[in-house]
Amino acid sequence: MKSRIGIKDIALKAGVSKGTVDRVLHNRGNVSPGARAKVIAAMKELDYQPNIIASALASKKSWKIAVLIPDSQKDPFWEQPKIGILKAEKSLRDYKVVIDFYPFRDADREHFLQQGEEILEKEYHAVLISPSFFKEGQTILKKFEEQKLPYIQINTFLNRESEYFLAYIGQDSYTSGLLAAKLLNFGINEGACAMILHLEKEAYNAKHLTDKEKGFNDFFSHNKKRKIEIIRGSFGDIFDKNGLHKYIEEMLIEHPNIQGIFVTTSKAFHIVSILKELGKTDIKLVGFDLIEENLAPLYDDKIHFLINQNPQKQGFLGIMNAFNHLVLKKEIKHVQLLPLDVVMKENVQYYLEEKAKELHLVF
Amino acid sequence: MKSRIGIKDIALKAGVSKGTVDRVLHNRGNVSPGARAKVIAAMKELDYQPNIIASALASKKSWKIAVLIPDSQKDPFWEQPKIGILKAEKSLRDYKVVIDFYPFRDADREHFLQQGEEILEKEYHAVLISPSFFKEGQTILKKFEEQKLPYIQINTFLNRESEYFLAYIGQDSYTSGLLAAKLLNFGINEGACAMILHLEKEAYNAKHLTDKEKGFNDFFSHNKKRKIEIIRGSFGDIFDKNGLHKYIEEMLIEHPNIQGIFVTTSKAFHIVSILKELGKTDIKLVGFDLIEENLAPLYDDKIHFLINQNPQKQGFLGIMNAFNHLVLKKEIKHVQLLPLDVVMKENVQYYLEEKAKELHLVF
DNA sequence: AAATTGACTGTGCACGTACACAGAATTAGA
DNA sequence: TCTAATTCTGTGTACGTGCACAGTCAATTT
Repeated sequence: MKSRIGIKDIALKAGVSKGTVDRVLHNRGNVSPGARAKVIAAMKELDYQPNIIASALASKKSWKIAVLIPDSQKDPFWEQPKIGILKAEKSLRDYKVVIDFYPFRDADREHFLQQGEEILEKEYHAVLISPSFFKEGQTILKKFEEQKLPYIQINTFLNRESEYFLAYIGQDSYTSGLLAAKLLNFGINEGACAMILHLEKEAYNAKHLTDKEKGFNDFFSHNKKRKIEIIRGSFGDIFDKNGLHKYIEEMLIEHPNIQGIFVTTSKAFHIVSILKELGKTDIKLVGFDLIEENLAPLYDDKIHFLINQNPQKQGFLGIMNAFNHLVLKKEIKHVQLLPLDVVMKENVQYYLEEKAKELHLVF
Repeated sequence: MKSRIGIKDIALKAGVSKGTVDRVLHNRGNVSPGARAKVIAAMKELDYQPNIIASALASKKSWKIAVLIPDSQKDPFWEQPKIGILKAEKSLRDYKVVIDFYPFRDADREHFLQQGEEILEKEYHAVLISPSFFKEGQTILKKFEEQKLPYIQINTFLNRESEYFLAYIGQDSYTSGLLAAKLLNFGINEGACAMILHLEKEAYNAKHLTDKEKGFNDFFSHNKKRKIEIIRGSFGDIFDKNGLHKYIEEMLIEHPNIQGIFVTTSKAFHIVSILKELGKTDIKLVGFDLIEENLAPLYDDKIHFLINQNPQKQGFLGIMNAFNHLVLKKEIKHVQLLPLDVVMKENVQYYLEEKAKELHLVF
């Protein structure tokens, strides 16, 4: 039973000391070209695989990661990614991964920049960032690059050509629109209307919503076999109950043949009661996210499908990818789109369980 | 910057040596009640969390796990769980987890028992088993229990009351039947027929198929609002192309109003060409598993939904749970049902990617 | 009383790598 | 050629835990 080969085996084979092997391994310099070549040859020949356990134990340095995401106090969506981040931190504790949060107030560009500057002043090995604002995001990311600080984006994607841009992890909005269209198309009759409904302020300005809409439209324009008319709706102030009710009512009067509605945000539950009041209980409803308010209508067959994007995973995988890059020196994929789960009452349990489970992705 | 507390901190606090702390930690005995109490108190007070990194490094013992599953040469389904197992082994290599395979020839009860006995003769810390045969499975599991050998079941579940039964990880057949029914119901009109079709020898004898059927039937009997007639079909020899063609043809003549078919196995693709030949292109098709043959019809809108059970995960999570139990001494859930993913051409990419990705779940 | 047993306890090395430090070899400058 | 600076190399300790071993003390046996 020969045990795994370690640096001392390489040292022996290369005719040097383990100190020299270590210097080659970590590019610490001060190694003669000859010795270096011999070490590298020995490593290859013996197929050396570093023992990350011993490495983590011996290493003094801790890996510091800064997290720049919206404050979850203001926007409950961000609680989930944050939970994912904390889970990742916990499972990597023994690897000396330390995480500091720099939450910024939602929609506050100034605060976003401010917190970004704060990170730049400290010494971090990587940053996990949701660059919510286009212009300010570019500014900060550029500064990160200048300081040779690698970063991973989650949720919002700003495309940049830089070796310090490690990865984007997030949702695939366009495809989710396609998916919603497919589901509605499956459930409604030929000649009927399908409605896409944005319940969000400045929906025209939110890229993820316009992407969803594009996917939704593309599905129907590519499926010419069936004739389905598409209606577009948009209503910003969801707290204006009466206004929303009136808006939906007028829409349904104008287009009495609407058989399905795709709500592009997590607010589908707002529509449920309105449809009930209007006596339109046979309209198919597709929405997003397994939030509390959406679950009751799902169980109740009022919402037919919820598309789930597992926001916890965004945070979790973000940290895990940083770990893979920093500690394990692994190649990581630059764009990682999370699965779009089609959730209905019959399989919702699995996805809720997954939320609660303490699954820890490593390596 | 105070570092994490270790056994020597506890030793100091409890006024004993780290050797004694170690004995308490691992229940090695030979500790006086007084010392034991002091150590436990100190551990609680300081909230001691063992450093699994250092532990894994120092520990001499390797964790040996035997795997008793069907030979993947004979049944390609088992390739996926095997890949999952090998991934898990790779990512746990530094933790000294070693896996030995004991594949048995499909449908060969004698060989199954034989390989089981083989395992019993060696010294293993745990077994991962798919107890395909009811009677023989019980026999082997009983022997495992007698030898105090913990086991984890995958894919097939034999319920046993034993502390050595660690977990079952597998599919939820009943719910997958429900799910298929829901999807078909969504896509077909009131008054139409829905067909459930088993393409498997001795389908009446396969529990997972009868469970699927039960789920399928229950959905419609609980949803009395819509009148959908259910037809049951079963055909064993899928290599008899003509026979199958004839069978389907007769079914469709007898029940011309069939608008949807649920194939309870991964063989849905066999039906596609037959339906085409019969000119019945508007029948909705729901099947199982992202195997190669099913993908083309899925892209082609011939198969509408595939229910995916991620067979790789069965193997992967099986090993990971054994690891959690053996090494990390964590509580693991006794029954873990894998998510039922609803896959359509628009989101299939994510699930195929996941198959290829080297994601490693730990802890 | 001496010897033996057994329960209990402390000490110290090992795991494989990181890293500090000292010492050797080489080079540069005069 | 010699010295000083620089580059290169080997040695040894540390990380936190597991575990072997030796040692202490009281109870029991001879």
